[in-house]
Amino acid sequence: MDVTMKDVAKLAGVSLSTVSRVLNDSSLVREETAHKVKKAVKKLDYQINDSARILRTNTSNLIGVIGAGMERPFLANLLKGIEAEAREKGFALIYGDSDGEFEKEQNYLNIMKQKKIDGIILITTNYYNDLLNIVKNYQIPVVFASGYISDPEIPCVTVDNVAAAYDVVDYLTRAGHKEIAFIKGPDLDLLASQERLRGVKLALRIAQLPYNSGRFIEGDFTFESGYSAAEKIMRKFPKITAIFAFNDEMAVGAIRYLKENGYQIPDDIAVVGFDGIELGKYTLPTLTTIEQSGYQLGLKSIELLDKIIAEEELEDNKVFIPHKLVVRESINKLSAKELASIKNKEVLVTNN
Amino acid sequence: MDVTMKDVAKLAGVSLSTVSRVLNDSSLVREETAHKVKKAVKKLDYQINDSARILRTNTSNLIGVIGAGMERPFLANLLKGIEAEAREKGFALIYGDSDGEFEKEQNYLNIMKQKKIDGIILITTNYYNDLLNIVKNYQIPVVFASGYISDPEIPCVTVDNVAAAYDVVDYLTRAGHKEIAFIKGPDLDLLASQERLRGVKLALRIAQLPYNSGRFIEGDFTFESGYSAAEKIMRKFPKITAIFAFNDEMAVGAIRYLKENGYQIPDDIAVVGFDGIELGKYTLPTLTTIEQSGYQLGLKSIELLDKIIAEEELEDNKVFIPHKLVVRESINKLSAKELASIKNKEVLVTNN
DNA sequence: TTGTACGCGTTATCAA
DNA sequence: TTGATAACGCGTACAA
Repeated sequence: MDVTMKDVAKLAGVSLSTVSRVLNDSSLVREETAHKVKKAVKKLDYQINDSARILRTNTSNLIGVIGAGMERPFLANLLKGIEAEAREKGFALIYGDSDGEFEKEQNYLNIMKQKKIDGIILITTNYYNDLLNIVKNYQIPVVFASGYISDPEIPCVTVDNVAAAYDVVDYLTRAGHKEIAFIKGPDLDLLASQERLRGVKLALRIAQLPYNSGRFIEGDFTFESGYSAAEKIMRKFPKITAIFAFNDEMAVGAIRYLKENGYQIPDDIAVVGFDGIELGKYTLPTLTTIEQSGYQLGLKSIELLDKIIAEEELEDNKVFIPHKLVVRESINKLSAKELASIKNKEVLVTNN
Repeated sequence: MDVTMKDVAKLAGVSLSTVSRVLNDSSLVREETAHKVKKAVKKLDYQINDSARILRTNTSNLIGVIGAGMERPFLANLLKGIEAEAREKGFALIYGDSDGEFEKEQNYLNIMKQKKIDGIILITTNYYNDLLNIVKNYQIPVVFASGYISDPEIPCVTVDNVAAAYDVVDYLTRAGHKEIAFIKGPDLDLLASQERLRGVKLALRIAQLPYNSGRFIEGDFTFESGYSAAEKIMRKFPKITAIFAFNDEMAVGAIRYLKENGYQIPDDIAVVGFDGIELGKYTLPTLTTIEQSGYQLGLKSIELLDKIIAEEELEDNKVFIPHKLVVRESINKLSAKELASIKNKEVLVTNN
């Protein structure tokens, strides 16, 4: 059996309660006594039994994370940010992948509830409405970290997908592109994808370009799907001059297809991605994209969740992380003059 | 307060122990009684209190994972494999990132011990010797999943890095490359990197080529480090005809540098990576690499750990996952004849 | 086949 | 400033 507080108490010659007080930094204990106890703790290499403490206090310092497709670079960084900030705030992480299946999500939700998690971060989104009901019912503090949730009660952290997608199309149209095709996400999937779609539509309307649903090819955020989407696009719409993929991996897949088939990028076809993953700086051509930080997203999610757990007053339960359009080699730059007309929107232009 | 067994017992009109028996599928309970209890459980939406159960049974169905750099594609897939198989086997995951720092590793080890994890998977390796001592001392079942641990007591799952690296250099030398440079991992880092180094040395010796430590440039597994390593290499060793990077990201970074500076790949410089991440199929040229499955690695790790936890007899506590040399566009292929001479080593040659 | 009673290791309450 | 004792919710030996 492991060392318990009892052993520590005996060795230090004090009572259980005193040991407990020392361990919890209670002020009502004489320094001398505290010292004795600490010595005993060290000597026995005592480790607290978390289960007993949780049983008694009903708080676990555990945060649950349910995600899907977390192997994607952007989301892997999100997880990293979550982990780092959670550790910082004294939480441990219990992590489950739902594969985007509602049943698995429910399942993990149950497991996590049984473990008395203090809060939960949801990165999976397919069935977020159903999920929300369960979570609300469970009364566990929750933060969504993969899109804007309109329900005013639900806290979420996200990039402004609508604005970001708008920026992309705005830039492209100002650069003279009139025939643009899009590689979107699975219809059932990420909220983010739907929001990006909204941003695109908005920008098209403002540029007085027609909206043609046929030009939105569905991908699943993988390289492979970007590759085959590009193939479909070029076959169906040979007059296309630009492709906007809703994430960087699909954009890279599309670039591979285009170059393989003799298209010059950006001169024949301009390509834009979304997310700003590291890879985009090392492709040839380098990738124009919307840069957002997954790490930041994770960090902010924990920050928000922590406040909710601590029942602090929130300024706002909808948090946006910054994004920038980073213009690299995969599209032609706007001239300084053209650029000036949108300068106010803080579009970053760089070769980096 | 949450629903407890007491509430269930009351509603079902039975005793606490009966409820417990039903929940644990004990056979000593009449079907009729069990049915009543199950109905009550469902009606109250009863969830077991895990802390209480762990406190009582001292087993948590929790597996700890301590890793570093898990945002890298290969390791992200490893984590995915771990998660999937752990769920399959009824374990939940508690995950911590050590950033490769010993202090954080210790810290997580303590936290996990307090949570009474049933076993632990270590993917971080810098200080594995020190870690091993702690883990041994803690008496927690452990599996290493990032390299071969020579200590016969320590179970590990890994690709055969020595053989894989050997295969790469063997192929290159047979293809006529005599001037090869290498981008290795940080000296302090991954065991895997050190093992790959051994494989390289072995192959050089057998090919009767000189070993020149200056030709091993240190990277840190990022695109960026591959890029700058390639720059150093071409500056210092202009006669180089091949570069072998110890992971795919560095290889892609190197390719970017080379193409940016007018080198033809593979004709001027051949490039080989390691890991077989998805991206390698979509670069231009596509990347020759050692393909190993991070997902498999994770899966096998949990499989092994599960057996250890269940105290099953092990066939072997050192498990190797398969690897293949996948020859793509970034190097020139061997002729059929040349190939035949190494056919016995099951080198896969493909364009895929 | 079911119920009673105790203990797991901690924290909280109360009294000293 | 400290100690005794009762809970927290569950599993299990034992009795019925």
